[in-house]
Amino acid sequence: MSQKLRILLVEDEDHLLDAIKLNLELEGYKVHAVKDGKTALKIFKEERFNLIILDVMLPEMDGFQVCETIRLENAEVPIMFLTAKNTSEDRVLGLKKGADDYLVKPFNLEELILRVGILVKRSLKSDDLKELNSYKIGDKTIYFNSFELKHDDGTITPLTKKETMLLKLLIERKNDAVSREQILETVWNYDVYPSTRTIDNFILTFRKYFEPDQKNPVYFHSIRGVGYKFTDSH
Amino acid sequence: MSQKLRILLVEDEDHLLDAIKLNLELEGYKVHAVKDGKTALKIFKEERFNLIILDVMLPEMDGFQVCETIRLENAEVPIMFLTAKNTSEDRVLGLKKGADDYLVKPFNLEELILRVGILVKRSLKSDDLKELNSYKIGDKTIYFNSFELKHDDGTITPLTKKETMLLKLLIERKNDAVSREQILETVWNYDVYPSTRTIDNFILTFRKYFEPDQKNPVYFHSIRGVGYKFTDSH
DNA sequence: CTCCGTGTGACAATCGGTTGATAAATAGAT
DNA sequence: ATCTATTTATCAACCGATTGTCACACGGAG
Repeated sequence: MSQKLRILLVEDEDHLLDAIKLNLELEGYKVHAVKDGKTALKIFKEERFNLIILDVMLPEMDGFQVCETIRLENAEVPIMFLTAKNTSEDRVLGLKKGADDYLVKPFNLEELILRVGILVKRSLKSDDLKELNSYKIGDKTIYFNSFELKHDDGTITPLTKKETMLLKLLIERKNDAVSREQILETVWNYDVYPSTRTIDNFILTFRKYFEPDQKNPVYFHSIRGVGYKFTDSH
Repeated sequence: MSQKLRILLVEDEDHLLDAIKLNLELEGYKVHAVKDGKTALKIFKEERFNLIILDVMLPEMDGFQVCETIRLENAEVPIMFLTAKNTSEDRVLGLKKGADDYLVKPFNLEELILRVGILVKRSLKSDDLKELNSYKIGDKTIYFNSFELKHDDGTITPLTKKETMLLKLLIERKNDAVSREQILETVWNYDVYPSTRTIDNFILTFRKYFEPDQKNPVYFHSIRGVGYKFTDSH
């Protein structure tokens, strides 16, 4: 992996936090550890993670609330709960709130690591871009492998690398809103975060390519405060 | 859902097998139940499943072996173990063999159902996921991922980010009153607190969207002094 | 150096969300 | 029942952040 996988760890007991953090770091993860729910949400809004580990018992705002709030914005990121209570009602509640896994304290660190591995792997798989060679929008066809756009009259426009990647992302997530963060993450790869105006520019180009009426887009919709959505019936 | 989700259940205790099968079927899954590992592998080769549930203790060939064999040819399908032993070494072993989850007997059936739901979701295609991330109110359907509302005649209204979030929250807490404070905390994320009139406005638009008679709401009830409640039978 | 692909900054346009005023409804007090 | 206080319903107008658009700056590859 070219890039370290990122984990947000929320746990208020110092020694447990340290132990988990250390072990995950030894496994090669980049761990951002915080001690309460509000801070967790703040960090979550600013950065992206491959996994979130939440203690249920937290000062002020408990793990369930944090989970619920995160799920309102982001359905994707895997969430794992840690808790001392081993009642099944408690576990069920956690799972209902949108958790993907649940670990009861005291737990075996090796088990934690393994479960973390499973969850993270999952999020990677779905992030990967699938095999997709061409896609037809209106009377134009995109060829992802050769980076070009064929018009109905047979003429061909070359596409740049970033254009192609972004097109692929949006088309793969057809009919789903793709957030600006997801776009940056996928196309710009975590490290370089260009200004958000850059994305607009690409959308602008796409609209010029594909939209019959640029002012009333049919394919490339912007969703305020979220990102963009590509829509197509077929 | 376009197609029933398929589960392969391998369990040798009759009454447990029946109980699990029944409960999963009630949830709408198509369950293929077998009682030993060899049969399981045979069926697995012939058909495709969205999830495999394996008891560890099986006659002849144990669950670990079955899992290992399956993983040799198919890394994708989610596998869940059931076992009586609750030693962490045992759990770790299961996870190492390629399981995605692990449930210790005796377990709560609701927890099983929930975990099954989580695992199965992963094996789904985007079209089915779209169905999962939707909610039907009357003859209209909300799609949370695409931020849109589909009417019975097929026309589509776009939803804004906040509209979608608030709908999600109220629907999640279906039949429960959600206080204005909770709404503000969750949807407006602690930082900015607009006047409570803002919430009314959203409810107003929801009523316009969904209520046949706006003056006598069936779905979006206001609870004086508290907040709002979304009611729906299904 | 010169391209071409990208990123930036400025400005305009727009949309969503917020507010405040007013009407209507509700609950409690008399 | 009537009156009063408080909360909610409704609406139009406003404001500000986000997005659209474009011209230009930058910088690596050739």
